[in-house]
Amino acid sequence: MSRSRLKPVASGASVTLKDVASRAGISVATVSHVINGTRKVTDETRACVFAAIEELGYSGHSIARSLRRGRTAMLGLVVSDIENPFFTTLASRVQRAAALHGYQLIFANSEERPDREREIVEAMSAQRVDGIILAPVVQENAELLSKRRIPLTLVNRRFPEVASPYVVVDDFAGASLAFDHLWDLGHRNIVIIHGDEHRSTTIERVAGVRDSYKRRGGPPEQILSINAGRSGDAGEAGLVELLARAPRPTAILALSNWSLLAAIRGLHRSLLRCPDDVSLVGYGVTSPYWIPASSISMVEQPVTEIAENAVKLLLDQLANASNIQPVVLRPRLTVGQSSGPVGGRPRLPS
Amino acid sequence: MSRSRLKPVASGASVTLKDVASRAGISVATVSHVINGTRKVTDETRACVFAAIEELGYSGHSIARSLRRGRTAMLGLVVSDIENPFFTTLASRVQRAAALHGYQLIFANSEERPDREREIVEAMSAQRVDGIILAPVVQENAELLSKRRIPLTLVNRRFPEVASPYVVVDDFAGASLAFDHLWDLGHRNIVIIHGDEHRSTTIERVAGVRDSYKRRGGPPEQILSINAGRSGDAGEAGLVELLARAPRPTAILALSNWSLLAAIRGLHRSLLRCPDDVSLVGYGVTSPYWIPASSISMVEQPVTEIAENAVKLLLDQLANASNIQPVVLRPRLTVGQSSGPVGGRPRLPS
DNA sequence: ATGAAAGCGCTAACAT
DNA sequence: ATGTTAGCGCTTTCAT
Repeated sequence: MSRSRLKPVASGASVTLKDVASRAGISVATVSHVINGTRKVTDETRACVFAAIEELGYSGHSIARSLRRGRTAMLGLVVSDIENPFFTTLASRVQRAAALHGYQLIFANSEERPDREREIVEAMSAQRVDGIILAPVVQENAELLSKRRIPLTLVNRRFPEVASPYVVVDDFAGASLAFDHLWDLGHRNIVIIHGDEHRSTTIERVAGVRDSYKRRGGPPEQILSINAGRSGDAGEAGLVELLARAPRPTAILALSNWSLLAAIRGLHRSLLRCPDDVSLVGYGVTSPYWIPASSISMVEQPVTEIAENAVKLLLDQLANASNIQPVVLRPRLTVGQSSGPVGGRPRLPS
Repeated sequence: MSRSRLKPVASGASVTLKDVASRAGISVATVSHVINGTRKVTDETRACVFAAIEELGYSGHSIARSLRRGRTAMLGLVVSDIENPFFTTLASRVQRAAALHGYQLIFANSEERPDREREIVEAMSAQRVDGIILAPVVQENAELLSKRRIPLTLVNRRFPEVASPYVVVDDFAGASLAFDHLWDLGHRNIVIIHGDEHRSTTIERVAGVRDSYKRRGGPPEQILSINAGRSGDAGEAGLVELLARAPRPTAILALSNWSLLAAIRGLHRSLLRCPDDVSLVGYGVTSPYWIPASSISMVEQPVTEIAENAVKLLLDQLANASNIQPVVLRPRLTVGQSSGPVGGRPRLPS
């Protein structure tokens, strides 16, 4: 009957429930119930317990609790590029929403790499997070989670073959919105700058523009478009070149955060200002550190709504709710100071 | 001798080590050793184990492992404002450094709020992360961790009373560097824009500028300085006003990310360009989504170095290394295209 | 109103 | 080279 044969690690001076119990002179069961408020106890006992907790500096052990309860109260968030302000803001909002429901957030950055995403997904799965919000890079990792029955919500991108609920933005509609705004201001010679042509978001947005153009009676093949390129430099250079042509385009539609940055740089290099010389409309997210709200006309991705819906869809799965529907959000156009009527007021001399 | 009396939760179809063992027809011990590579086993057994793992879709259970091993292989990172590009980049780099050493990262945003920071610190402590990297808001939470003997590294800010190692940047030296650069280009009428005057970083940076100015023989009280304000609007407006004065300042030194944004907006509104009309030097961090490297002359905070050093200091503590020294990094000045000699080439007509 | 004790899934000491 | 089993700290059933 050998006791204490093992001692896995030097457990430091870690204070356990048992310590608290013996200090308070009662059983661990009661202490546990006091902490969780899961049973009626006399005020005296409760006071005793709290005193002991205070005295010993007890701080709980959620690992042990998780093992016993079979749930960790942790959610995972996987983004594909944390330096992109869209995902930065998303991370911030998801964390807030999760905390509101008593969940901790584990967060990881796949850096757009399928192998990295695979590792992350495996790690979170082993970590037994209660659910995962994934901005997916490739389909197979989403499928893996889906197959393992781990509650999953996809954001930003989705796969028809994966049955998990998703939260996406109607990029087609958003881009149309932006284009219509410029068209209504009288612009007919519009340049669009967009990101990677293989991304579904880019494809949707460009399609939205084309559709809008066609509805307005313009021949879509006339649309001038530039790929911002991996570094954005291609977009900047291309724009400078296009803006030097006659007739000069009267408006620019930048279809992603990155494209918008390239556009701003290109305009600056071309010594042109908005909206006096050229109108500019962006697509993406505003942030105090990035594009302050309303300084630029933007189709804004409703990040907070995305975050809240994603968390909600996850919690619904955890609650075994039936009839869980994906969410398609409509972006809003916020008219700022960068767009105006074609041939607006002439540039003032400095 | 009642077996299986309890069944805490519907454990789903969760596959355990035991399942793998019985499927492979061997003991759990061997399976565990195969997975961890902690014991010699025959190739045949190993193959058997992997086959069973594959077949059942076993994915480990790091909660159970953590409980047993007494370590979680998780590090915590607490930043004070995730939307600030400095912290965004830091988070990204810390995660990369942690992953390199086999650690997962839990991340949280204190939003500059002491109460939020307290909650986070408590949660991470209960979560039994192996160590915490903290960009602190208030001293007491750092002290709490320190008292609980949880390995801790402070970044960005430090407290003389807290003994934990820290990684900071020499802001005094960095600001001097920036000022000297402008002075050497011939600028004598320099405006500085800075952030919250209560922050130690702001205080250090402003002091660095003053010191540099004094060494060069200028009377420090002559320095024009503007507080960018909570929203940055104050900085923008103040700058526009100052730039309208005669003689016009020939250079702007923006001492924080936020100030730099205000400066760029103010310059744009004043129809002035860099470096033709005014030279501009920033202080902070570059990012593809924010300020592309070398487009603006910047004193760059060495974020990657901060991240790597912070992780290293944490791992040193975990390894019970002796003689752990805090790290003070020196920022670098990267001369970009926004600063030039005073009275540089005149503005080209557009 | 309180306690005793099983056992969550794993690792590792102690067997063989 | 492989197996048996205690026990990590907690929750919760069952008993008092």
